[in-house]
Amino acid sequence: MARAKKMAASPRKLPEQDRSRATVDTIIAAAARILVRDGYDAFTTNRVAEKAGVSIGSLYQYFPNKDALLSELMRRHTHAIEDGIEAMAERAKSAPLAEVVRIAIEHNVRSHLIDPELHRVLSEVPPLGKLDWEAAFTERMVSRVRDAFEAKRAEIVVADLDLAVYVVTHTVEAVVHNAVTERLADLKSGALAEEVTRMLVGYLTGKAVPAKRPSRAAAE
Amino acid sequence: MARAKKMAASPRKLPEQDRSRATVDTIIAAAARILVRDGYDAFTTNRVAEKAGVSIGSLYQYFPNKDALLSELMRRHTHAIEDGIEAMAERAKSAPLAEVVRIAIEHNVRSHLIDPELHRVLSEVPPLGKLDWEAAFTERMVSRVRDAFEAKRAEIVVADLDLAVYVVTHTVEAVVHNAVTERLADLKSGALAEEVTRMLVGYLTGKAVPAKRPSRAAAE
DNA sequence: GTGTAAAGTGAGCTATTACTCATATTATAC
DNA sequence: GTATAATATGAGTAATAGCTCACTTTACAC
Repeated sequence: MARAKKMAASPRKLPEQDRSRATVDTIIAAAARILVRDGYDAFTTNRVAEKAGVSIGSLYQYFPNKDALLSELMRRHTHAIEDGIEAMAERAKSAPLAEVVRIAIEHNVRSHLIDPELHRVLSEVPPLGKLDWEAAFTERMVSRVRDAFEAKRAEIVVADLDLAVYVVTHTVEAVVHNAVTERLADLKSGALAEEVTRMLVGYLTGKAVPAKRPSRAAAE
Repeated sequence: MARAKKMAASPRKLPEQDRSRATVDTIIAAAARILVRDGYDAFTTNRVAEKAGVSIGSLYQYFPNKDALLSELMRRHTHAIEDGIEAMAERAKSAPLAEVVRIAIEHNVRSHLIDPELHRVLSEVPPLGKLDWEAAFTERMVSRVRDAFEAKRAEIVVADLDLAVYVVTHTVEAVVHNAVTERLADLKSGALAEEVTRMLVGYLTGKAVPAKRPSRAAAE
């Protein structure tokens, strides 16, 4: 079903009273719960309505179709994540290269630690093919990283700057993304960020970056 | 709808005559075509049978259920990929660290260049949650990389060897995987492998690795 | 209180799915 | 040729999906 990917027409009806706003929130919360706990297969509109304790009719009063529900869920999660990203980007502007890389990683880590399970499920949800959604973050990161790299061009030895940006952004994304399920401790302690920063800075500058003391945890 | 993941009981009937073996091949081919061209949503048993030009009855004569069909498709693709992997692993045994890394990348690149679209779709197919299938390759790569790293322990400055293996394998997988759609030229020319090798070796050894001439393409 | 619109209900429609089975066709064995 | 097993067929079934709509209940305006 939902073969022809109808896109999220705006809500059939905008909730006006507190009661209905609460209903919408309940529905969204139920949707998230089902996705996280039971996976996309179990994510049916009937089930969501049931779990939310409202009738399917109510659900379709605020969401024109299933995709719209998913969309709104993503929109809210995205919003939560991108909160504060501007400040970070600003901070990166006047920072040395190593710090730029560290900030990019830090931002990525933060993204993944806000409701990590939901984040993971959303990134694997079929209707958007994984391409549209997580790619949106990466894309934004890419352009910011590119700007930062151009400002520090002199320190970077990699000939093809686009390639450098590509390697850095995808490395960060993959390493962090998988760490949520495979190396959570290293993620939280900052050890992973430490390693990856060292690796990437070394790659970019062409100079060896001394490993910090392997002893106590790094910043953050 | 295939919620409770019944696993691939062996084919209901083993094809004995040439005619039926051809039927099976046709079905598998149609399955692959549909997956690649229309995505998993369109991958229904009825459609596969239709595209293959056989009746659904015939399909269910050789595949006990939908998952079994998918399984067999994966099995065949996997087989094509892992062909020759042993030789590579052997080659890595007596090679220097840089060469080990390069071989790991090379293997990964090869995996992704055999029917790349199919590879990508299979890695995103819902029933296996992406965890089971591609993870199988990565896992095998992980253990081989780990062995190789242990043999070269002296050259590696990273304190936590597991962490090093984790970073290297996931970096390789992500960078190569995405390059299929984003940087195919660099993938095929070897430029990407070049960059990533330099980065990873630098990371592992803690020493700067001079970039090769940015001019003509690298090995292979 | 009364009118009106917002909010909420849920049986049921339509479409589609994975899968079955009684039957027909083709090939091999002798 | 005839028997027997292999192969192929496709209308039909049960389940479940997304979604509708005629209707009831609740809240606000005056």
